[in-house]
Amino acid sequence: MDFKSNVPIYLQVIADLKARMLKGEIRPGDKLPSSRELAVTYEINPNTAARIYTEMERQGLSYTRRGIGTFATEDPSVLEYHRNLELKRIIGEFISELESLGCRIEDIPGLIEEYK
Amino acid sequence: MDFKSNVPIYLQVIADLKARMLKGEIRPGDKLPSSRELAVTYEINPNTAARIYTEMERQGLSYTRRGIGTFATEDPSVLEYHRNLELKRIIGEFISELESLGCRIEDIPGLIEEYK
Amino acid sequence: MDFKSNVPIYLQVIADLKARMLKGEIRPGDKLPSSRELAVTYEINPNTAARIYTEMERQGLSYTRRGIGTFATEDPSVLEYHRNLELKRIIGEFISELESLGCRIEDIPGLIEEYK
Amino acid sequence: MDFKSNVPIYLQVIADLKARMLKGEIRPGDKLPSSRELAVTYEINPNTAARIYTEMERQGLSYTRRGIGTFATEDPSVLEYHRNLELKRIIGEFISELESLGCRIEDIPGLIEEYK
DNA sequence: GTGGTCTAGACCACT
DNA sequence: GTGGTCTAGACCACC
Repeated sequence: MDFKSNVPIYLQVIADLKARMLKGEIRPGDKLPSSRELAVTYEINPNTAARIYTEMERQGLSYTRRGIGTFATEDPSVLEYHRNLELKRIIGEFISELESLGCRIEDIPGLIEEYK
Repeated sequence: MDFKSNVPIYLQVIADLKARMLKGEIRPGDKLPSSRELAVTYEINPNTAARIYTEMERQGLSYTRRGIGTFATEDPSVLEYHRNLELKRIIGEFISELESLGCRIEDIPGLIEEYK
Repeated sequence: MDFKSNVPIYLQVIADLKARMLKGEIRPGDKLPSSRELAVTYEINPNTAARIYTEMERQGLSYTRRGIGTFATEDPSVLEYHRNLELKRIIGEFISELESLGCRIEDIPGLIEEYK
Repeated sequence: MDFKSNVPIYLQVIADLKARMLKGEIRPGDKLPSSRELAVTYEINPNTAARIYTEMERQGLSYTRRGIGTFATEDPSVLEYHRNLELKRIIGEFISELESLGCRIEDIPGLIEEYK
């Protein structure tokens, strides 16, 4: 995690967990670390750790069983849904940012080759 | 301008002015609107307008003559420099975000076609 | 702080903090007072206090962790760099001002002795 | 003149005229250019040119004969007085700025040798 | 008229 | 509680 970044830490951690779920490193239904463990491993404030699961749950990425723990969603389509949503957002922002610099969609492959 | 966006207004306006400079709509050395005019046309507070020119000057995009006004930089290379820097940043972020979703560089053209 | 000076207050405070960092009174990584504390101790507006940290961060003298606070830079070389830059500026201006009064570099020690 | 500098233009011009008086390029009692000429040669606003002589007169560096023009002061001691005043100011500021960077008066000769 | 600075007070997201 | 942003309105020096 980059503590100096302007991206909120809780979003950085969620992105990390989400990426691991997409990679299959975390599988549907797997138990996620407790928020206290999260706080320790990511070296973040317990409040922040708690917020992470609140937010993930809100997004349907995880669910909680009281007294037992938090688990990765068992519904793979939720993941797929999020993935598509993000793709759309990322690509949309990418294109509009490029256009504001005067680039055209056709130029993209060349630009990526040049600037990657 | 999107006043509800998470992107600060002053950055939105700067991006707008920068884009117009890249397009050649604003030319090197051109007088920019006074901060008070800026406040009126963009419907923002004079204070925020002032901040815009402070920040643009810091980035070398404009310079100020006291009591006269603010002018677009006369050095086109500054613009080019900013353009390249931004391109690199945008493309870099784009690729790393895609990779965190499990996409590969080779997939990009297809993805853009699909999600644009 | 001299509120009547032509030097803006926020620059005076920055100079003060910078000097304390150079003296070692504030050490690399130390937490700096919150902008609200700064406002109280220097008897300035919270807004002005915020500006101080914005500017210091821009100069690489401090960094910010959202929701936590502002910290003195952990990289002592930044400080050294600023010190050298300032020294060069101060001495350069000093010499050119003296020369415009018809003094020579050789005269400086005598002048300082005489006018200090 | 440096139009981008933060130093007011009228002060830059005054400094220039003063320096030429100290060098003897302009002699006591010499006619100074009319404010219109000043405006043309220095490429400044007529208002600014007028202000220059107002200010110089206030400082005793010049005097005006209505309908004839503005002249350099005939009293060399005024110049000497200004020179000493400036020297004191310059050296005072120099020393206090150096001290705020943790330098001592004894270090000055070495510093000048190093950074000039 | 122009930009530069400051006060005053508010709202927001993040920790 | 912390910084980041914004509005509102004021004063100043400069051109």
